Amino acid sequence: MSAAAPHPVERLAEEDTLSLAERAYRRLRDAIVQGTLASGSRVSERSLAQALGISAQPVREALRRLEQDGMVITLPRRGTVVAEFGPARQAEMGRIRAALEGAAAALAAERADAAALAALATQLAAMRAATEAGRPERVSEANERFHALIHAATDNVFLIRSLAALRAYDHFGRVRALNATPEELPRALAEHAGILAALQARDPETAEARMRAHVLRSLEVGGLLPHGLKTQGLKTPGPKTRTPPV
Amino acid sequence: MSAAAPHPVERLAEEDTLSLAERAYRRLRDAIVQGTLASGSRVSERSLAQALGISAQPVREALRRLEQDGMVITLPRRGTVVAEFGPARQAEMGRIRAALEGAAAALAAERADAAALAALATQLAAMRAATEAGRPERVSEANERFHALIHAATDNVFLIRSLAALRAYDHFGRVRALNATPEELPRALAEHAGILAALQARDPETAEARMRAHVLRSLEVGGLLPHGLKTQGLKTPGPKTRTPPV
DNA sequence: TCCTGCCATCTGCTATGGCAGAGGCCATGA
DNA sequence: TCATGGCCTCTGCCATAGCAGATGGCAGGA
Repeated sequence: MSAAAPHPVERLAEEDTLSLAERAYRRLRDAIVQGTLASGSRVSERSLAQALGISAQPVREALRRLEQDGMVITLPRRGTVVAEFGPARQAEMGRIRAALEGAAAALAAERADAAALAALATQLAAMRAATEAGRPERVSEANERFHALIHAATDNVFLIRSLAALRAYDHFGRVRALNATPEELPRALAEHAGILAALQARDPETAEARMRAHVLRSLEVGGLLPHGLKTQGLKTPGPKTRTPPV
Repeated sequence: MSAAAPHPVERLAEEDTLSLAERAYRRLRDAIVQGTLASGSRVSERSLAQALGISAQPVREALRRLEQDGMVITLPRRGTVVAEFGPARQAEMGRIRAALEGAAAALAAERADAAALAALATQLAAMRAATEAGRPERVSEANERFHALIHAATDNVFLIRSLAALRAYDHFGRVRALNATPEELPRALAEHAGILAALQARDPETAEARMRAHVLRSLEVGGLLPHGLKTQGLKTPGPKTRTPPV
């Protein structure tokens, strides 16, 4: 169970100051999304506690959070098992994430302050540089940070926590999507630019529509959604609302 | 702290079989939304445990869930405080809920089976009967059940749990909205009928759009959103009123 | 008066132990 | 052979106790 933490943004917080429960949560979550803990595996508080070298109490707390995330299912007095984790599940979590990311973008468009917008611009520049340099892994990092900054700009704990959990689901799917085709990197970059422009323009509707379309399209590229699915439920950026360069 | 449970659907599960942590969670949540536990109140595991007559462990578990819901804020080793809970917060939670309810409706349109659709039709009939009889409280109950059935039809634990938490936020706001004007009851009924029709037609897009509009409009009636079109015309309350807790 | 360092006390956090429900196993009996 | 009931072990759940970080008050010294 030596799962390499796949979340660069969370790595910023030094491991030592985190509670045992938080560390157990991340390790278990990463193990699940990586497949180290296969679907259907029975996990008990005591066995995990022994494996992790800690007490059963923080393990229990971690399992409760994972249950809220839908990653494990626990039947009272009977046991806890890892939930099924196929592509279908990931696809549906991705669609939920698209809805929530859209809501986050709308809120961010209303209340992001100058500092937040500046930080977003910084990450966008980093993403552009990494794209031109042909460094997908750096693009991925900047991508995660860009979205995390938008979440933080909403100043809404529920959104931040929910989206963190949802993004954990297909983190590797996004990495795979960015490496799918050569034109994927510049396209993702352009979409980010369009989103930031909507945020700067204080346009919640456009920000939400663009963010939602961006997430859904990246899901398609990652192979989690059939191509050409309905993104037209929302108004997609038409020729009029074309994303201006930068 | 004798908070009357405002959630009729959750009342169905008998109190005795529930875990102490679950009961503590519901009691605290209801106390917060009712205002019995005012925003800014300091709540500690030990004091709440003594007040509830149980150990500190289940209380801690309840507080962790409330923290995920954004209802309390806990600073490590320092304390736990009830989060601010003004109309602005409720409005933003309502908008998030609109997005998630829309996603739930879309999923339900794809995978609701005949039994689920029949149950929805039953609740719709009950809502119609209660509307014609002029019984707002019964309309409210049928309303909650209708939405809960859609959530259940998604078969997605994350959605079900998240929406349960979000709906707790403005439960009383919805009750107030239903009693706002005489024409509100039949309008909500008509909207529900339209949503069910979209579900029966297996039309995710329409279901999502109608559900989203339905939630947003009910928020407006409840006074949580300014009247107007959708998310349009939202007055930005200024950049990020960050209030450092305590 | 102001600063400084100690200490009592609060908090969340973790470890440990035990309780009760839920199956599984196996001897017993028909 | 098959049903049955007692036991045994597993599980999640809860209570208790103690630890460590954070805070505030207060005495003592400049």
